[in-house]
Amino acid sequence: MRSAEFDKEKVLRAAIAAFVNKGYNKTSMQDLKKATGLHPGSIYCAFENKEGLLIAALEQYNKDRCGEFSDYFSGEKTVLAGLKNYLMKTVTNCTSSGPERVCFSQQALSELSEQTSAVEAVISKNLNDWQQGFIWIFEQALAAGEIDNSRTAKQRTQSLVMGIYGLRTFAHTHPTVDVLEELATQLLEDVSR
Amino acid sequence: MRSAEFDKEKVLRAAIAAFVNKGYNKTSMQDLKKATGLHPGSIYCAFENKEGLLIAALEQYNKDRCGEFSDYFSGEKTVLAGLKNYLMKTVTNCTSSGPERVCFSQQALSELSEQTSAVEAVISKNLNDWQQGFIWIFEQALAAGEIDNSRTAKQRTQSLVMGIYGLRTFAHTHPTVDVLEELATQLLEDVSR
DNA sequence: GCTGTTGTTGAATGATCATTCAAGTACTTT
DNA sequence: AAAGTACTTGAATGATCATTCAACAACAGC
Repeated sequence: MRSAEFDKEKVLRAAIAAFVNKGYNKTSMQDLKKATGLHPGSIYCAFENKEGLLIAALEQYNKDRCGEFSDYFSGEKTVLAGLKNYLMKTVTNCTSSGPERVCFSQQALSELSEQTSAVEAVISKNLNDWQQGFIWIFEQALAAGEIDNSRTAKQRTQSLVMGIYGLRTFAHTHPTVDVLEELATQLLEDVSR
Repeated sequence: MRSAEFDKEKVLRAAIAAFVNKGYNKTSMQDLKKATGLHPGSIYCAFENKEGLLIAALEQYNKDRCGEFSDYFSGEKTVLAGLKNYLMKTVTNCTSSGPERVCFSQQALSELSEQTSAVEAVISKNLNDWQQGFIWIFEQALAAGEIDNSRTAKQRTQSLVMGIYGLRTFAHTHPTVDVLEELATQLLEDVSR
């Protein structure tokens, strides 16, 4: 038995960057070869086909995002302060020039929803995991008395998630830190009122 | 001189429906032929190329949306009531199965921003026209005393536009009228507070 | 160090794509 | 109704795409 010569996580992160830059449909196998350093045959051997690579990339992306989620909240006195961290980081991400300027899951949702069900399922799982994180966060805030129960944790989460979707889309037209920070601050206020 | 045999507006609306269903990149010339009833040669004669058709379609879409904008507000006692009309219509559009479930300008923004500048300019114009409409609306509301001046019309507009972007994206994962109506109602409240 | 197995390579394949253009067709003008 | 002009048609073109596969290379067990 001979082991594969490439680092799967590195390859997937490179693929994510390639997909994010051009969108899935516009990213050709040649682009992916250049980005990952893998030859077509190896990609097909490891991921079956382009869609398989997309699915694996989406799963890797979810793993990476879930892993860093708690970092925004640890070391903060209040839950809302952690949420502010998260939103401010989202703003700087949006104005970056690297692949982090786009949320891969959201981009895939916009480009590929109502197309192939296998991909849709993974996107759905990613976004659901993300929402669950926020629900837990708002439950913490409720328990700590930082917010009242005029709205449930789930309701607040849905408003927040909707707001972040909108923030990221808005950033495509207005990628300035000032405006985005103001919008993010307002969003935080609305969602925690 | 012989006049063209097709109705340009009808063709463009058919093209919009085709683009919206599959996304620009996935919509082939054959799809467009089927949707518009025009043969490739005619399309190229009238719009130069696929990108030219996209630009013309985006312009037609903007014209159509601008034309119906004031309808939501005329016949309403208050500006905020008109805004509620607009948002509720957006919700039903999102849950529809026809092409109106997607905002063509927003879809194009997500799929094509940072690609060709000619297309970007038209998308930018569309979204700007749309924002200007809301700015005017909020100025009316301010003058009528429906809202206070704790935030400017432009600030409120940016929050609203961001919220609508988010609402439409959220609808891709959760296309139920109940949830979307709740989110839209909350958005209206936040933006008019 | 030899052999079998498994990963890697990249040119070849066939499908699909946007685009073109020469032939055909219908309208307008006279 | 004849002639000219302009629009329509759809098969042909060349580029690009995802995918395959046979030759090649490297590792493991013996």
